[in-house]
Amino acid sequence: MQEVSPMERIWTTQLRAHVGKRVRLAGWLQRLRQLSHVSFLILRDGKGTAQIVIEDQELAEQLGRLHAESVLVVEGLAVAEPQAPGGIEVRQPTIEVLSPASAPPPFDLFRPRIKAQLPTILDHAPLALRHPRHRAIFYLSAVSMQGFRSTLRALEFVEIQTPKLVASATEGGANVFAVDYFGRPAYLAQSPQFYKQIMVGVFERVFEVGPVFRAEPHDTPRHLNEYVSLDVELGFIKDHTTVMDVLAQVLRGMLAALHEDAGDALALLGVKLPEVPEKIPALHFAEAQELIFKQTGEDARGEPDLAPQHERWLGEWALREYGSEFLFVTGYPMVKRPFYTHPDPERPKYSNSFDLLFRGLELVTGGQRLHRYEDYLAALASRGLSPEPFEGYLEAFKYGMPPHGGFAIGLERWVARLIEAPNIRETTLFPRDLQRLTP
RNA sequence: GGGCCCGUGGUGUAGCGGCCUAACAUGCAGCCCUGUCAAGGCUGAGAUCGGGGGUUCGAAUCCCCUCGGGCCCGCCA
Repeated sequence: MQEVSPMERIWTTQLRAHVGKRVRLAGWLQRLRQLSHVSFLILRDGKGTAQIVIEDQELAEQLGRLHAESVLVVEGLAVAEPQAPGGIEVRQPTIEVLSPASAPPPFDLFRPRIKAQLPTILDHAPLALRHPRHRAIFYLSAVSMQGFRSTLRALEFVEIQTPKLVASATEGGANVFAVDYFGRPAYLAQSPQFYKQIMVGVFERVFEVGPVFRAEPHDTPRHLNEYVSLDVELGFIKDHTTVMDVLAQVLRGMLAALHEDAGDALALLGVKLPEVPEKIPALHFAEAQELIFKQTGEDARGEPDLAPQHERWLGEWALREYGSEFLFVTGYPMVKRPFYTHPDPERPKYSNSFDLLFRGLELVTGGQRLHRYEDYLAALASRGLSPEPFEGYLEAFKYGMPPHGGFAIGLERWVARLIEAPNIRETTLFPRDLQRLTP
């Protein structure tokens, strides 16, 4: 092991373009397979892996003393070799140890899957995330966000960032994290809802990618206390159906980005992407309840919301009837929706809102909002809420707001349903839940 | 918040009253093997069975408490 000369470092994924040349790679010692006269070192960098052939006995012994995950710089000759994984390997290497690992990893990163239970994996997230499979999951998140942004930019939406420290609990009060703000009470924002609506008065079309915080003590495989919300809000809409059309376009854009930029990650995870149909099937809430009653005999009519098993059933139904993995449920009862929700002018007990079910799970909530100042005052009053804490928000409506609406996609849920992960924590880098605040 | 279940070497599991001075796989250490690719072979170290109390001649195995974790439901993205 010696100093290697300065030379531009390439990614392992670029090896093919350098066959016949000397190259410089850098990364982590994923695995060393020692045979009697030759050893194979699998080097992993931020994108892929490369096989390094060690024929120097002394070098092999030195490498053998390193723990897995030690950081190396390798310089050697890129050679096309049919026997090598991927058809290319690096020979005659000189190797510099940039940073030796100080202990063996608690689980094997060189296997196709980490063989440990989810809590163990989460406890060791800084290490587990290095595994190519786990890394691929978060690459899907990254490309999904990129597709979200590029689609909306193309539709002339403007990206905003709104405060996460807020003075009042946004959606009615319950389940927010309280923090001490210079001796005054403040809260972690449970949604950018108010600010994105306000910003419709500025840009007409806005979106935000950011964290939201929910202090709900739920303990399920599909809930987190902090998650990433992909928020959209737009003005001059006809009603919630305009918003649904934008959502369908956004989903198509996200999927297109995944097709285009995440092929390797999708292949590694064995994911088959869904298709957004020309027209996503839509069912009114009341019709959905009738359908469930008629076909399953379970009578949930009169319930203000759908139970998870009914959402799953509706998901299967949409796949059967329409070949669609997406299903809109529209017109949720006003009683279940926040005060800013716009009622259905024809049936005021129901709202101009929707949920989008993806593979049987609620992925998106959205709808039309109230836009007249007087309607807000009345909505707050009818719920026994005082307008004072909402003053800044209400100012937007006092000075004229167009009919508008929007939606929010849960990023971790989106990826979880894409890869069909049984637990949302698998698609969250460092999950925050009832028990988990570290790492 | 309600219900159900689990806690055994680093990791994943088996054992569920005496044959357990705890087994298997993998990792780890050492030796061997000219091409591996979840490499292979041999040898070895490593857990007093989450913690505490109890029942019993005898407990990883049964009971109680406690701590930690999982699933379902509620609620939501």
